[in-house]
Amino acid sequence: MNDLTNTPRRPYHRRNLPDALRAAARSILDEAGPDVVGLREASRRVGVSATAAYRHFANKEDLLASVAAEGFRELAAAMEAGATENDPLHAVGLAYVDFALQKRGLFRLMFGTILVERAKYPELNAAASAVFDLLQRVAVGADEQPREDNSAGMAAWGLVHGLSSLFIDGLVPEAHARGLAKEILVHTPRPEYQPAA
Amino acid sequence: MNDLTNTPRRPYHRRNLPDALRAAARSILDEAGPDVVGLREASRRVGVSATAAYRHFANKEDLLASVAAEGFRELAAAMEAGATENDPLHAVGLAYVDFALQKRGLFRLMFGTILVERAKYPELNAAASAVFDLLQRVAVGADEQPREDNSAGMAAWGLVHGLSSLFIDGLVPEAHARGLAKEILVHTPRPEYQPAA
DNA sequence: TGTACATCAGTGAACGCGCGTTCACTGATGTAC
DNA sequence: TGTACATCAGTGAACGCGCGTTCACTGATGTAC
Repeated sequence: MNDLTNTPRRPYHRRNLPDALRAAARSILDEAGPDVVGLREASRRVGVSATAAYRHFANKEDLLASVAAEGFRELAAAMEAGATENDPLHAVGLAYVDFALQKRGLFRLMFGTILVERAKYPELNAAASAVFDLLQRVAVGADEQPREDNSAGMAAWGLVHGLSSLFIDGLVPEAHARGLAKEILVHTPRPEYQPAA
Repeated sequence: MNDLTNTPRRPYHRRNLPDALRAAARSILDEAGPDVVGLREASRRVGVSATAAYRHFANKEDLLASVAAEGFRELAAAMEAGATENDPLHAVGLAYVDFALQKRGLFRLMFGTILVERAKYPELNAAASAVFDLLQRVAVGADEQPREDNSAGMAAWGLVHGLSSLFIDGLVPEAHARGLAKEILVHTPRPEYQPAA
């Protein structure tokens, strides 16, 4: 009786099913947690049959790996924005913690055990390495020679990653999360600055 | 024909089924990961029917919470041992990382998302708090007044927890794990020592 | 010291559930002529 | 510009699986008398 008659409610062919499935997986991740995410639930949310995903992804892990890689790229972008500020280590670290707090489901997928065969997905490894490289660059300092060992970057990564994990996993009351992270990051000296003792 | 005839292979009553189930859950955790751990598989390993566990635990989460609490107590004990050494922050931190590397499945249960309703288990919260308190005490330093805010302890916790997580989740090659952790912990000054700049 | 009986600790069948994946299929699209 | 046909992107039924949990039960244990 109205124009809905001419509008197919469920077009047989989607415009971009892979993206829609990734987006659905992310919303599941944020709402229901890593245990619930999967092919059937994602397809259901998109409004597509349970097996449609197999036209675009080899299997469940393949979809999740692609979601995780997307997450690492977004994390790197958020950190990149902080890298040009006055106190870059502070800004970049806070960007990391904020990312975890805001996209906790995605963060858990990126770093957790849901993905078993991480090594099988080069795109994923590359995106994760980019995050570490950025941290390493900021932690060592732009003015200095890049050093052989990467303990400065690892210390920075460890700190921000640990704070993020403790916050989102509920070990620390979430109300304090951001303020505490900020305070700690401002007071954290670069390893080079440490006193001789 | 031999003495086996007189030895009941499957005694009807166990000596200590709760402990046996906890132990089984831990071995599953370490061998197969958090997704596999559960009442059925634990019962199977102990050699008991799938429902026997319900005589001792309210449900699956109840068993896992009790395993996690056990883990926190062991972690605190391992750290306690390091607290009396020359450089206590270093020793305690390394004990934390070593615990994670050696009992990774347990560590994941203690800190991860497997336990959804952590707040429901006071024993678990108490055991986890003890770990943080110890870290806070060591990070602030025995000679100083305990301070109002706990950012020094949180910084220490964040660092060791983040390093542990990155190692066991495979973001950093495991071969480097312990050496890197050691180097970072030795070079990490207490926040109080930081220069004015 | 022996016995009746309450209680405790296990059994095994059954339930409903949701999952990943396979299969043969059909509807939609694009391209060669 | 039209049409035949290959290819692509979906469908829906079905599979086997393992899980947590319930239920009515039985075997083992301990205690009051």
